[in-house]
Amino acid sequence: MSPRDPHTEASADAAVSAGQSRRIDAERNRGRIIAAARTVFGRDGLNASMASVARETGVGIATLFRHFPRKEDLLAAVFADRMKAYAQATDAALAEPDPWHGFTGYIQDVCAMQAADRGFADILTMNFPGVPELETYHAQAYEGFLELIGRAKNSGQLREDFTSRDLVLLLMANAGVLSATADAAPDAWRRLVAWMIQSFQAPARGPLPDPPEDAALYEAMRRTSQSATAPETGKRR
Amino acid sequence: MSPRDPHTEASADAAVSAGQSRRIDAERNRGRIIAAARTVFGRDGLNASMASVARETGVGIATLFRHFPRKEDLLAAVFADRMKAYAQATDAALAEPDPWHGFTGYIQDVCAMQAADRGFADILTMNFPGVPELETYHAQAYEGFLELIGRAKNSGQLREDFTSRDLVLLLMANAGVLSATADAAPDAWRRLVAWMIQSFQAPARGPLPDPPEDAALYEAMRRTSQSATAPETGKRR
DNA sequence: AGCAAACCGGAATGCCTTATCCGATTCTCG
DNA sequence: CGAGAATCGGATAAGGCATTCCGGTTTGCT
Repeated sequence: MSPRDPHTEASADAAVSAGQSRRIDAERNRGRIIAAARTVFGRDGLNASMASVARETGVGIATLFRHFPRKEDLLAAVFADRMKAYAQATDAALAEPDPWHGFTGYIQDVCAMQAADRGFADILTMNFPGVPELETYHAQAYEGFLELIGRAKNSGQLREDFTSRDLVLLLMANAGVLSATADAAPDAWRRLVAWMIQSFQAPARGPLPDPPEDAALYEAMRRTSQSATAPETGKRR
Repeated sequence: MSPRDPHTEASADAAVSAGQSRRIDAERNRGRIIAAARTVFGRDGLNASMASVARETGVGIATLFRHFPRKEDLLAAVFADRMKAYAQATDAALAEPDPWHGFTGYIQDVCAMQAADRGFADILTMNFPGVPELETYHAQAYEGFLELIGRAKNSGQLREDFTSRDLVLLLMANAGVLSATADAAPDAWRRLVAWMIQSFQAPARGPLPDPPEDAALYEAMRRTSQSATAPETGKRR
């Protein structure tokens, strides 16, 4: 089949998925694109245009779209390692001897990740049903966070009525503050997070409205991801 | 000058600014446009297109732009009365005998206004240097809120380190939650607000990072309003 | 009733977006 | 070192946006 690979088609495909059988210039460009996209999305958020990524990279539009046929694919490639770090942050938090310290440190770390990367701030409040890499890390982080919650509650320092959905709520709230303040007030988010963490601390100061259902939050995050890839289409009806 | 107004040019201008000397069909259309725009912006947020407002109203695009030359003008007309209600909410809160009740009730009311109108949620975290109506109400609400804060602190129920900038922070955070959850989890915002209010309550549970400077927050709100009227232009550099 | 000004709606402009096409270039292997 | 395939990049398509233009219609004064 292939002129320079006499093996089977399957082996060639395997090599491609491992990222090795491309021409070396193409491989180099792929890396440059991802690096540039990291810069652009981190600076301008998820709405940065594919054209601006191509310009930052120094390649043509077509090159960009050959490597990543849909914008979603580029996002997956760019944020896969950040999602990995996000998922692994629970491990570090679980290694912390004091459960409360682990819990609050984790929340601050995750929110700091949002602040450091405006694109990632949005990614965290979305689900990408078509992109297994991101989905997997999401699920992994969720598992770890559940354990963090359990330990912090058992130690008596976390309110009993705290749920994992409250983290999602905080991530959405933090994304709102970050996108509004941007670099005009780059540390404003720290104060929001501090207010929230102090409120999470036991004992409870009063009752709370019920948190949203898991299914409702998932639906909300799924919908959000729709409008992020397409320009502004859809609105409603 | 004018064929049907033999008076001076000045008197004609005064009549126009009072909204009376237009042709009656034009005046009727103006009212219908504002009503339709209220519906559309409330449902779809500030990014709803002028075309969708015209469609909802049942008039042509040109009619819409003759009445409101820039989108900003339509926004001012639509949200002027909501901003007025926002400014007057402090009066009701100050009438409350218990300072803490007045303070928390005000915060809940304002956040409920955001939840009831997705467009208004965004408006509250913006400044419109070119639109005096909105600016005025903003300033008025600010004055009233300062008094609410003072009373609540004097009663010993509000933390001493709470500042007016914390309300802005909460409004930004709430806007983030509302825009992410939308109608998939329409009550999620209530839980966020409850967490925050419980944290505002004295005594303080710990120190907080400094709030952002007033000037920085104003700059952030000013920048936000830029990108809201124009479609998506600008990004950066 | 007549008539001019004011008003109307749709088509058109210009800029943005994501995504594709195709002719020119560059790499790799024999 | 030469041929062919993979890759490149600018032009282009298709569609959304705010805003403008222009020919036809309505209104209200005389």
